[in-house]
Amino acid sequence: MPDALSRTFSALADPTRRALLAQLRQGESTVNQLAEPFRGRMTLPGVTKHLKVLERAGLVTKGREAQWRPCTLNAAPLNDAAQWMEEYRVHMEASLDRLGDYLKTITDASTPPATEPTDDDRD
Amino acid sequence: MPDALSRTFSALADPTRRALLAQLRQGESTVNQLAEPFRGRMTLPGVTKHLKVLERAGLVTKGREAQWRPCTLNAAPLNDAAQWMEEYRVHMEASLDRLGDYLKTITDASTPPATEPTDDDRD
DNA sequence: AATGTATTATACCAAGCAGCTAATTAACTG
DNA sequence: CAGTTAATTAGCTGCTTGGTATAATACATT
Repeated sequence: MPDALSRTFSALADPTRRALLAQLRQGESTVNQLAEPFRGRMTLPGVTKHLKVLERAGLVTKGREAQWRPCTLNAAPLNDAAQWMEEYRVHMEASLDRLGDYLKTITDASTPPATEPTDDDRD
Repeated sequence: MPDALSRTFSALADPTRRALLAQLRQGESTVNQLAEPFRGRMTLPGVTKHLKVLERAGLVTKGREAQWRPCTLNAAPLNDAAQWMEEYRVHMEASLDRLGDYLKTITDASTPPATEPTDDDRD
């Protein structure tokens, strides 16, 4: 996985990692603090691994204070991801419109979900 | 990978798949048409597999017209992803600000970025 | 029905990842 | 120096994924 964008998306493709990021939104945390909510479900080394993935993606920066490694959120890579998505904004809206059209046709109940609604059954 | 958001991000975490989506922004395409730009670098089954990942994430819908499977872009899942990112918008801006601050400190050259400044070493 | 074309499925391999336990490093504390 | 806490590394297992090649399926045309 050579490129940064892929690393970013890949890092986000895991609920545990997203939960870690969510925790870090509250502020700096040590690894143990981050692992605490997962007690029972996951061991500490597991969390460390996930953190490493986030670190490699540049989403988390690990400091070094005595024996603690305070982790901080770095949302900058998300910016690139958001920018990539921006290109698809118009398509997202179109998709939602299509959904809206579909819902309209089934509430109208006059035109069973046709693949191509004609102009003259608007309104 | 149980949850939709993970599937979406995971699907986006590959340059080939992002390229496929970009192609689909231009409109419907058959698998062969989609595979064409990758000739030499990737085989057709490879592209099919990638498409299946996109399909599983709900980003692509494969129709069925004779022996062709016209693929269409469905950006709706991107909306969920974008919404998730929205929560981090303020952090993105903060990250950029931090970068700005950092640039300022290195030109100021007076206040090195401390991890946790105690009250008594202010000023 | 036979052939050619478009597409998918199957089988197999290598690589990577997620999770665990156990052992190790690093830093502080008595 | 010995002990404790924090975090990582190492070694293992099982699962998933990406890639290829090859076989199978589905349709259109003749």
